[in-house]
Amino acid sequence: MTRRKIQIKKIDNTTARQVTFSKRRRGLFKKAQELSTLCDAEIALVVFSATGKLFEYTSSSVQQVIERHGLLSSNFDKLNQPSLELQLESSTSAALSKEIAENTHELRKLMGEELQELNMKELHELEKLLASGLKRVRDAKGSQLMQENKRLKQMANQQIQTLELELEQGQSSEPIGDFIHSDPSQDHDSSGTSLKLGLAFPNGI
Amino acid sequence: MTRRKIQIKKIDNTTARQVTFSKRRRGLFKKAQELSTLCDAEIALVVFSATGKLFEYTSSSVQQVIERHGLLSSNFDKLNQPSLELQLESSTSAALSKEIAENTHELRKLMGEELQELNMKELHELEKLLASGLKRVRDAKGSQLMQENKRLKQMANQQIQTLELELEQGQSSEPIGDFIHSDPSQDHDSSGTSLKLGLAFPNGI
DNA sequence: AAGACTATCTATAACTT
DNA sequence: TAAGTTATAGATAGTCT
Repeated sequence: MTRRKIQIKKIDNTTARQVTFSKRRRGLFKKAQELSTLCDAEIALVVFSATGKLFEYTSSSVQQVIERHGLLSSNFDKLNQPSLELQLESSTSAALSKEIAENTHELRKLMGEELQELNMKELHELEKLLASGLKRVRDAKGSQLMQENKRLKQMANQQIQTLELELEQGQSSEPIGDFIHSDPSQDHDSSGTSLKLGLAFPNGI
Repeated sequence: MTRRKIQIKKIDNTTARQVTFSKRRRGLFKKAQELSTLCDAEIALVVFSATGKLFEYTSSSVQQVIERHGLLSSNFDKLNQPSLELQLESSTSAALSKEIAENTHELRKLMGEELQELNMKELHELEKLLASGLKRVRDAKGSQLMQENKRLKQMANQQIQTLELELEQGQSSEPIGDFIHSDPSQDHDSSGTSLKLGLAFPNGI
């Protein structure tokens, strides 16, 4: 790219490879953040060096979702309790909610205090499972659920309004903020969907 | 960047923004794959457009790990059965294996047949949980477990050799291939670790 | 070996069709 | 409106320190 054009193949010299890795990694992350800013895109970028070092970039809303997850766990638990009258209309959905609640509880426990005791094999398996699961969730979001998006958004909106009402009357400790910006002018969606990662539910609910 | 320098802030004009998104996204993905090739790095890149469209790039070995996960589930189950004599030496570790096996079974079931029935709220929560979990797993790998890496690799290597032996004598249906390339010349690790995503266990075990 | 330099290559904003 | 062109900004390989 500069003093001389190079072939895109693994750099043999270890030192040169590490130098190039640092330079290009910085460039890649900059490009990612520019794209995110310029085009309002959500971006997650994970880079493992050949030595196993981890570098991450995530656009702000994704970042916030991840960082705030701890804070939101309690709210999530509340959401899955029938006492808040937030069950979904279909009965199978309610059963699923329960199943997810139980499962996430187990998984959270597993990944908390006991994570330090996991050995390499187990960690590796868990990571693959999570990566695979995340992919499947995203694929499902992108394909099967697109058609249901609008209807579900409205449904969720109603649920949130109910929740907000209850929180105002009760144990509210975190500001709720805006929920969905349903400004029609924002909705120039040529692909037929308006699904957004980390934005459709800015409260993480 | 070209005919005129631009400010890095959201592009107002919708059409211009979409054009820029396409061009820069292509550029970003190209840079990612060049970095991966030149420096032997593992890269995962996920981009959501403002309209919710999903674009992904993952370097080959990460890709393979994800794609092959279905094939490997059965092997994973075997690995977690005491009958194969693959328990870890510490008893707490063995208990954890069991817990993980149970939990992953539930999670897999949950994400399988029933995924299509999840509504937006549930999908969203699941995605956040998985993203958060993946992050924590990776963080743990990068920090706490680095020191144990070499020892555990050797331990796992022994376990795999036992497994290979048993598979050869029994119900082997998938070729196993090489396990760990322990060629010392590959080990120029200046940061004190040789942890690799998707490469330490090329069979996905 | 970590940073600064700079000549050159690449990416791309604005233009054109 | 999408695809192609081009002039320029930005990234970076090799070099020097």
